[in-house]
Amino acid sequence: MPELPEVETICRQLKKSLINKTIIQVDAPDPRIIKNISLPNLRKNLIKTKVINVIRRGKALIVSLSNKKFLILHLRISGWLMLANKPQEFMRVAFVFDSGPSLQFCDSRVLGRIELVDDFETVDLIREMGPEPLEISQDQFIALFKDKKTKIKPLLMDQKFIAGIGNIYAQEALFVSKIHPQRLANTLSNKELISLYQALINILNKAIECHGSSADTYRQVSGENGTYTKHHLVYQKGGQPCKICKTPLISQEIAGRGTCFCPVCQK
DNA sequence: AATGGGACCTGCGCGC
DNA sequence: TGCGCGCAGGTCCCAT
Repeated sequence: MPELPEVETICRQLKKSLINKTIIQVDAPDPRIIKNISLPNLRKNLIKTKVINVIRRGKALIVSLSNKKFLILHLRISGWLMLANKPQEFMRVAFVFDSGPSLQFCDSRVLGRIELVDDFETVDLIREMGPEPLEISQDQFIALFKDKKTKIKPLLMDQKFIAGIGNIYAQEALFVSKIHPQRLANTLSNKELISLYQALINILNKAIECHGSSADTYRQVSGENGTYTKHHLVYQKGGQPCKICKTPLISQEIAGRGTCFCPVCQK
């Protein structure tokens, strides 16, 4: 799934390629992912505008444009972005520039979304987002958990609590910090929270270095896979032996999401 | 405040 | 070989 490291990878690659390019055409063989605006209106707004910058907030990409508007791209579950000349499989919408390859929004399940907004900071998705895990201190991280009585795993995946963490990195971080995914957040000791913070930071940074995890449809804008997948310790490994104690990992649904963990190491 | 369920979607793997 | 079924999950929305 495209989570913080995957979206960060895409963001860095788009920054390198798209800044100062002018959009000259918008193709939309499947415009269902365009959400708050009609296709003709989107075209009218985008054509002849220049890309000023590309930033990431949580799992969202924000493209700022010379007409003072912002394109918000969200890949959800099955979306990916490609820079290519020829239309790729599952291409839904493509932005064509005055030079270089097109930016193609591909999405097998059509759950991703494209929006055009005047001010990205007022969009609910962005405005309600919790802090960036790589931008807060250990103390700030610990303070977030005060009075939180919910299960730790869905809490980590709650974008309003902390931004950018999804099903892969929540499971990986809980394994590394030896915390059972069903633990209630307010029962975690300071020591455990420190361990969780360190695990998250290390895992997210390492995953960014690896250009993300290509567990499902995600790939880099070049089409290459992210290689963090081979560092996964628990994600989608139910039944396989724990890397630490060899006990078979448990696969269990928690808050409606598949979750793998070690019943011995994670307390 | 927290939890649960359904909807959105479709490719894919499975069992028969 | 072919078909039908159910799973995968990020976000949103509604109900309890």
